[in-house]
Amino acid sequence: MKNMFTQSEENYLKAIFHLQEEAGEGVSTSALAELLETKAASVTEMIKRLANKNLVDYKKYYGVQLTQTGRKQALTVVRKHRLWESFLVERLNFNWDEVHEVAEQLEHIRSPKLVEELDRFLGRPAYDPHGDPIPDASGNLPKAPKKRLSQLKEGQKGVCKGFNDASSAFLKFLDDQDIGMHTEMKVMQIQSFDESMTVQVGKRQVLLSKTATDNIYVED
Amino acid sequence: MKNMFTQSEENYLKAIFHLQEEAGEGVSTSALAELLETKAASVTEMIKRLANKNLVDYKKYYGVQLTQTGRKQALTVVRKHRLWESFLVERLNFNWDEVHEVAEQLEHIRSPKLVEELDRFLGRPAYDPHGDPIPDASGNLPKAPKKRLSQLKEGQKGVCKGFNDASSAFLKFLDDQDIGMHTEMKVMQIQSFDESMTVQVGKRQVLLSKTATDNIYVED
DNA sequence: ATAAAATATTAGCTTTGCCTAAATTTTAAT
DNA sequence: ATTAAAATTTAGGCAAAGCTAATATTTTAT
Repeated sequence: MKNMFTQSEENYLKAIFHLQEEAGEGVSTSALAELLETKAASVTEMIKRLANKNLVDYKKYYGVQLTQTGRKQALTVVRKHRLWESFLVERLNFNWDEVHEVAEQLEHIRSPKLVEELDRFLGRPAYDPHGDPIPDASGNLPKAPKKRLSQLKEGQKGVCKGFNDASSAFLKFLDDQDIGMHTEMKVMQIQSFDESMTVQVGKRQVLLSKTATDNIYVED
Repeated sequence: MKNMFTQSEENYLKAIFHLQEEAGEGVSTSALAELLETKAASVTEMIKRLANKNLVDYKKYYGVQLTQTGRKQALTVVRKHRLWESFLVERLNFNWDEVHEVAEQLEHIRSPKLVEELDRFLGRPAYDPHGDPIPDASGNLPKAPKKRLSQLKEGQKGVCKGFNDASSAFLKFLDDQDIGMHTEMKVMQIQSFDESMTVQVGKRQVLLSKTATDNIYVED
C-alpha cells in the first residue's frame, strides 16, 4: 500500500517537524532521541528507513531534514493531533493539561473521512486548546508570529496565547497559578541575575523562572 | 506495565469472544485464522502467548476458551468498538456501513477517561448502530435473545434489530433494499427448495436468500 | 595542532507477530 | 480397525523497532 506509514515512522516525522520549527536546519540524532525517549542508535536506524522512503534528507553525521513529502505527512499528523485535542477539551470535558497522551494515540488513526468530519463537527477550529495553530486539510499552517513572555519589558502587558512546553507538569503548574489561554498578565519586575519575572495575574503576583517565561507565548 | 495488551492480543481476544458467543465451547484455530485473516500457525503461536498471560484456557488440539480475565478484557474492547461506531454514525455523519474499519482502529485507544466521557457524551447508548448491545463499564452485556429473520413463518412480521454479518458488502446490499435498523418487514413467501424469502419492505417486495435471512435479526 | 569529549554510526541481539513447510494429532471413511 | 483427509502444531525464517557495546567522526579545549 502506498502512502502508509507505521506509527513509529509518523512519530519520527512529527518530532523532526517540531524540532525543525524551532531550531531550523538539520535536526540532530540526539535531539530526536531525547524527544522520542529512545536511544541514538535507534534513531539512526529509523532515519535511514525514512531516507529510503524519501521522507527526509539525511547526511551522515550532519542531521536530518524533512523533504516536501515528509513535511506534508508530518503536517497531517499534527493536524490530527490538534483536532483531537480540541475534541477532547471541547466535547469530552478533558482538561487541557491531560489531553496530550490520548491525542498521541488518536493522531495515528487512519481515515481521511474521519478527519474531515471531525474538523466539521468542531466548527473548523483554527487553534487547539494550547493555542497552537491547526494545519488545514492541504497542510497550510497559519503561523502567527509568536512572542515569548520573556521578551516583554517591565510594565508591559500581554495576553497568553500558547505554550511551547506542553508537558503535563508544566501545564499543571500554570493551572495552579491561574494561568491559561487568554489570561492577561502584566510584567511587574524582572530579576536581572536570573531573568525571573514577577507577573501580575488577576489580583495575584506570581514569580516565573526564565525557563517558564520562555515557554509562554503572548500577544500584546 | 500490568493490564497492557498489544493491539494484536486485543484483536485475538475479541475474535475469540465473538466466536464463543455464537458457537459456544472451544474455539478452533482455523476459525480464528479465518476471522483474523491470518494463518493457523500464527494463531497457535498467539494462543500460547495468551495462555501464558492467563487470558485463555488452551488445550492443544482442542481449541481455546476465554478465562474470566480474558472475557473481561474482550468486553472492554467490544465496548469501545461499539461506542466509537455510535459516535461515528450519530455525530460524524458516517453511514452505518462504513464505520467498521475505523472503529477497528479506535477500539485500541487506551484511556479509561476517554471511554467514560465518550459514553456520557453519547448519552450512554445501549445499542450500537448495527443493533448490537454495548457492554457497560463493568462488562455487563445486556443480551436480548435474538431471533433470525429466517426463523419467521410466512405471514409473520418482524422489526429489524441487528445484523450478524457486518461486512460492508452485506450492509450496502441491505441499504439498497431499503432495509435498516428498525425497518418493519413481513414474510410473504418462503421458497421451499432453497429457503429464500420474499419479504414486504414498505411498499416493495424483496427477495432474500437464506444466507441473508440468517444474518438479519428481528424482533416480532 | 592535537587530545579529550561529545555525537553518531555500526554490529549484533531481542521481542512481536507473521509466514511456509514439515511433522503430528484428530476425525472421517471405508 | 485401518487409513486417508483435515486440522493443528512445530521448526525455521523474516521484518520492524528497540537495546547495548564497540567503533568512527566531529567538536572543543588546551
